[in-house]
Amino acid sequence: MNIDQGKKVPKKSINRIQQEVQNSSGITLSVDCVIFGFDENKLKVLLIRSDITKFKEQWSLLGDLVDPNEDIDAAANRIVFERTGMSDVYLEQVQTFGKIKRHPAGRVVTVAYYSLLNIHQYSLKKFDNEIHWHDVSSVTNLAFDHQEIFDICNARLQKRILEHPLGFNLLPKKFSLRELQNLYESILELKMDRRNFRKKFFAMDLLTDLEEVETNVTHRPGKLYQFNFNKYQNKKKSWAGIDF
Amino acid sequence: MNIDQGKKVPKKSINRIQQEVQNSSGITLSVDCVIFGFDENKLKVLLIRSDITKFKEQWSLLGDLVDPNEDIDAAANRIVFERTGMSDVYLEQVQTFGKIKRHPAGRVVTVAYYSLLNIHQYSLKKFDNEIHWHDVSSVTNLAFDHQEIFDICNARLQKRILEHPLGFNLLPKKFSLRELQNLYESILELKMDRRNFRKKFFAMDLLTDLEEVETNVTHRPGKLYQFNFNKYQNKKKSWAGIDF
DNA sequence: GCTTAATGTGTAAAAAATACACATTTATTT
DNA sequence: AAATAAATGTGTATTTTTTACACATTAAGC
Repeated sequence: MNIDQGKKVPKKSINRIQQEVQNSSGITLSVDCVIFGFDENKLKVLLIRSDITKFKEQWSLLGDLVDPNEDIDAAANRIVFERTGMSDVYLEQVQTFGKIKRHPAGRVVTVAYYSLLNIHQYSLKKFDNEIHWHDVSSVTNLAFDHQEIFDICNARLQKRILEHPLGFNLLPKKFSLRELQNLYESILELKMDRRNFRKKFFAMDLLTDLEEVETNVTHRPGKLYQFNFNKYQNKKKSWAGIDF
Repeated sequence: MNIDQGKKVPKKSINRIQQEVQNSSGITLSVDCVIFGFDENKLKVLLIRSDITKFKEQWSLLGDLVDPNEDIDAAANRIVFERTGMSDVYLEQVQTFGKIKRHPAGRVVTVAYYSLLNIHQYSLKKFDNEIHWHDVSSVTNLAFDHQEIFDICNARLQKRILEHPLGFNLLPKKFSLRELQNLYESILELKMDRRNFRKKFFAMDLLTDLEEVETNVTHRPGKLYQFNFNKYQNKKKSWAGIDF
């Protein structure tokens, strides 16, 4: 992970975006990112205070216009980098929102992504006090149509994490099985059986036992593991069940 | 389903699109549709012959630019309607393709949809002999980046049909279990056990037995069924297994 | 009425998911 | 140093789901 203290961040106010949109004769394209983190056993999302009058006091997702000379994936990476100082983060395109009146400034079609990153590598807290991490469970009433976008991205994450080992992107390199289970439980908003959870992960054979244990913990320390990406290759299930 | 013989179809040549793209200072937005049908036990896709010189002799997906006063979902519905005469068809947005150089005419970002329709209601064959149904299994070398778009939409359909009862959109209202199984087998490109397939569908309790049988068939006729949409409500599984 | 070709049906075995309890380890308290 | 608190680590029995598999039945065509 490349961490930069954000010196290169070009400040793009939403008012500038408003101007650009209003100057455009056609459709303006933007990218919005639902940036997830995991801290204190809670799933978090990074939000910025909206500075459009209509949405005063509401929070919104991090986004920006796509430059005509920029791939949309690149725009998503740029937004995450500008706002977190991190590159090489996990990003997945989710859906494009294109209702005529979804944005007050004019016709803006937005491509939504979600991103998973290790919140402890996030380091721009000092540079923009309009940006904060929020508990996913308490996110309501976002600006624009961002609540809908957020809900859909969150649902997508819930689904994806059951199909692919993405959770590791939210954890430090070394983690305990308890941390992993807490992560799953907070994303899925349910409780799981500890023995079955462990059994499942060991059976998948994706974890490397680091032969280390937690420290600074007030009880019996758990063993530490690392995600083994190599083992994951070719594990993708060839599936033919039907399940509605 | 509303069938119109296509009289209102505004002929939009790709050359017109080229012009519009080249006149634009920013990003142009289009929609491309992978229109699926099912006929003679084969999954089919509707393609049009490309008229851009560079892609002469290649086929491409059906698409068009999005009008600034048009929702993108509306654009997808319009494209399907203009090309098939059908409205109220199943449409699902899949992914947005936004590489800078994906289109030779300039910066065109395209939102891909797939559509499922009853091929027997398709009725525009006479109006545009540049449009044809192709076996999905033999689609190769499409124009632009349409092969990639097609492959991703096809993969999405394969996944979705295992999770939701979408197949019915491709069949006539009345169908036999054999037809349904053929549909699944051709979409998933595999063979299934007949008894288990039937057991599965009966267990899901989504079919209404019409107490009728096939006609014009040279062997013992199968019973006919209808998809029961009401029963489907609230069947969506509440799932918490982990499966990579 | 004989042949052909597909429909319709049940059970046993294997695999996967679930429910569940107790001994162990470390830090903390007394 | 012993007792307590809090979480880790582990195995088995039960249930559910998935899979494999064979034969009698029906209608049409000859």
